[in-house]
Amino acid sequence: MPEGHTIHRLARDHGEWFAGRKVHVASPQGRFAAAAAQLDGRRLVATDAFGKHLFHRYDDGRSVHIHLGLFGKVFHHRLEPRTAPPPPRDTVRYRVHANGRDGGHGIDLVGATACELLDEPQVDAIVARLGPDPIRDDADPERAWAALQRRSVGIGRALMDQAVLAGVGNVYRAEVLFVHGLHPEVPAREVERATWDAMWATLVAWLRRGVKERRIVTMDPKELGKPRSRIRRAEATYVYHQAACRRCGTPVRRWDLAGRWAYACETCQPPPRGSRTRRSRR
DNA sequence: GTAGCATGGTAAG
DNA sequence: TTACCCTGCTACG
Repeated sequence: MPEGHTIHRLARDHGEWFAGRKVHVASPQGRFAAAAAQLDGRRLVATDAFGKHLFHRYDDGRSVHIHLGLFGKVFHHRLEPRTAPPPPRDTVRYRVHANGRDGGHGIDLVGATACELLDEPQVDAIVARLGPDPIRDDADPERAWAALQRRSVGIGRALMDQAVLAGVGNVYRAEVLFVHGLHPEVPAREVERATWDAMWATLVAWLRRGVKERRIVTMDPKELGKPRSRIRRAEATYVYHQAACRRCGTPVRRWDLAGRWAYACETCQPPPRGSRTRRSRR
């Protein structure tokens, strides 16, 4: 499930399995077949992630650009030494595998919004329109702050705007706003600098941990009274997908915010004066 | 078996 | 703001 942590995890895994190796590339589903034919047998040089965008860089200087969208998935299969990969399901748009004496790995990309072969300027253009990515060491939080000042929308929308910062999705948005006591409708420009700095720090910590743990856990284990490893998915968040605030018990309000569900505990996150939160449903 | 949902994003109006 | 793209999985009968 793709927020930034998922994509960085894929980049890391794929780098480990394929970087520096000649790979087999195919497109059983067909839509990426022409590109796959050009890449098959080439060396995959490196993998990289910016926000929710994943890149496989090949030795001809071009890159496969992948964006999972809402329901893209990457399946992984381990390969016994010198065996062929299993037959793919017919929806696999991009298959990569590499095998040898010591065995290997294969991946199947399915349902992605974007899977395209790009040259370097095209890759640069995509990266250039993204805000800083809290997972990356080279991220400049100052750029995110500056972008925030130029937004005339609520902080809830601004956080999902990948040009402000890259990698945050609906879960991290709901949760980081909760933890910092901010209602999604608070104007982005009215968020205090100190609050924003603290939010950035939270996101850096959460996203990086998400890469490691391969899942989103925003609930503090101490607050839950059990070790992090035993936290189940349903209890990993404070307000996201929750009926009631896991801190104070107030019913969680859920409403449509630009086509996505927003979640808030309006006790812990007081709505700004005059905000008109549409009535929550279900 | 199948409706409904999902952690996104873009282009058109 | 709306329409549309992409598919797997779960919760129900």
